[in-house]
Amino acid sequence: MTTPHFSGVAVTVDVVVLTIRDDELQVLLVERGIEPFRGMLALPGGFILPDEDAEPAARRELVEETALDGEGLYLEQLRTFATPHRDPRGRVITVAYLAIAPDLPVPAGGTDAHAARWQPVSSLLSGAVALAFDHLEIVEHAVDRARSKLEYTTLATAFCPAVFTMTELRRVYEVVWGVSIDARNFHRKVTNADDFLEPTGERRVLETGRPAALYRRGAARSLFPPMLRAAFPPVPAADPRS
Amino acid sequence: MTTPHFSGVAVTVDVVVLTIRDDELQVLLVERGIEPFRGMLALPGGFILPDEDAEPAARRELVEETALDGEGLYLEQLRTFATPHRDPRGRVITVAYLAIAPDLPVPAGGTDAHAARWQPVSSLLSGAVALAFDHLEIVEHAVDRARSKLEYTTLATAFCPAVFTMTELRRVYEVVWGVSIDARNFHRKVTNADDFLEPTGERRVLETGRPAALYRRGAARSLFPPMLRAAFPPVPAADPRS
DNA sequence: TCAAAAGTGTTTAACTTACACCCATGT
DNA sequence: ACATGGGTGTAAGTTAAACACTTTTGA
Repeated sequence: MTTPHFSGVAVTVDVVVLTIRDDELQVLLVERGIEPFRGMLALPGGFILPDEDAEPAARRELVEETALDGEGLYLEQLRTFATPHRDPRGRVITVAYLAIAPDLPVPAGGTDAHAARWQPVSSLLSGAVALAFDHLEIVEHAVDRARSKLEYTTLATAFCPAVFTMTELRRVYEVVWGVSIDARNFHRKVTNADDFLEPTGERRVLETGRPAALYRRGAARSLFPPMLRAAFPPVPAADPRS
Repeated sequence: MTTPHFSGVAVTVDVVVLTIRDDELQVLLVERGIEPFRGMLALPGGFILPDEDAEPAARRELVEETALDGEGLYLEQLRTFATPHRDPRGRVITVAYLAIAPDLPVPAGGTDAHAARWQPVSSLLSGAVALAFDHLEIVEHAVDRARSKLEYTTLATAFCPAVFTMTELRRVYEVVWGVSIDARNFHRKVTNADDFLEPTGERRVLETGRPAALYRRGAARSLFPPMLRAAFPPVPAADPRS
């Protein structure tokens, strides 16, 4: 008790990177090249270096394993998982991070990057795709956290590129929560919230329809009044016709 | 990269126990008996055992160091602090926990319990009382978390004993947020929220005034609609007269 | 009968919701 | 002209804030 127990414990970081692709919430995974769980999908992550803080370690592992740069990437600590036998190799404690990225095309192709790929979150929660270690539990925590923080913070903008339209922002809420939101009331609500959005003055011309105003993230980090999930109807099931 | 780095890192837990005493938010501290920071105040905590999960370790250290039993104690993981030189003895990473207790008289007297004592949070934030290691930063995070969670969860009941009055519950919000709340609207709001409170049917007779109805915690963990801090006026400065 | 604290009812203002309607562009 | 998506106005409904008032106790 008088001296630290430097007794056979290792500390890792694991990162849950969420994004929206193809109108779905997706998470960035890597294929494990070594035992244990060789060939299975896992969260990007690795050991903290002897003189490194946890957050820089998370950013470093992300670059090394997925070639996803921290450029404009939102990153926050999620929680630490320390269940005794969560890693068959021994006592390994992991500090999990939640990251949120705009829909950047990750070099999922032939580069190194341990075969990094985007995977729909729904395919993990349904059990259709299995994850190594306790990484499914970590993803569940990350998704819960993201869903909560959309309510009281301006986190939704982290899913958008530096400049985005009102509809892109609204789709973030709709996809992450699985709800449908009235575009007109949404517009009023977010433009009324102080410093949530900053108009660029520019407009984006789409294939069809009236050009949409473009916005940047504002300075606010908390959102008042909050956007409450419970106020929106769940999205209707996809129509099997057409 | 193929084998865990079991390289000289130690993992501890530290616990921020908050309570309300004398109409003030207070935190449970112990006096350090050994170097480093001998004689200074610190959070209760210690090393995780080789085959122990983090949360049981937090409960165990609390019992060992402060004789505060986990009986009815709310406990949740706060976050992990891994700044390289936060402990002068070497690489020590700590998993911090937030606990909330009703106003239990802790055996702060002659027992072992490393001279555990309650300390007003304000005396720490003002710098009047110093803490060992980075424990001030940990307390700040804990207080922020508690203040936030009062808004969207039923956490406030964790500050109250098993059976409590409406006024005791309201004082939790007022003290933790430093606001003043209309007793009548508060009453209506919390009794309307589903499963926040469960009436016992009993009443408590005070020294003066009409007896207050007694309540128990209900089953709900989230609070809807939320109780928003921003909606309440800050408490006026104490009146120097009288 | 008074003081003090608990609890109810009512008015008024603020906010949300739903939706009719208008705007700006490409084809 | 019309289809498509962007954006504004507004009326109805809902919620919350302020506070007068009643209830129940001890002194």
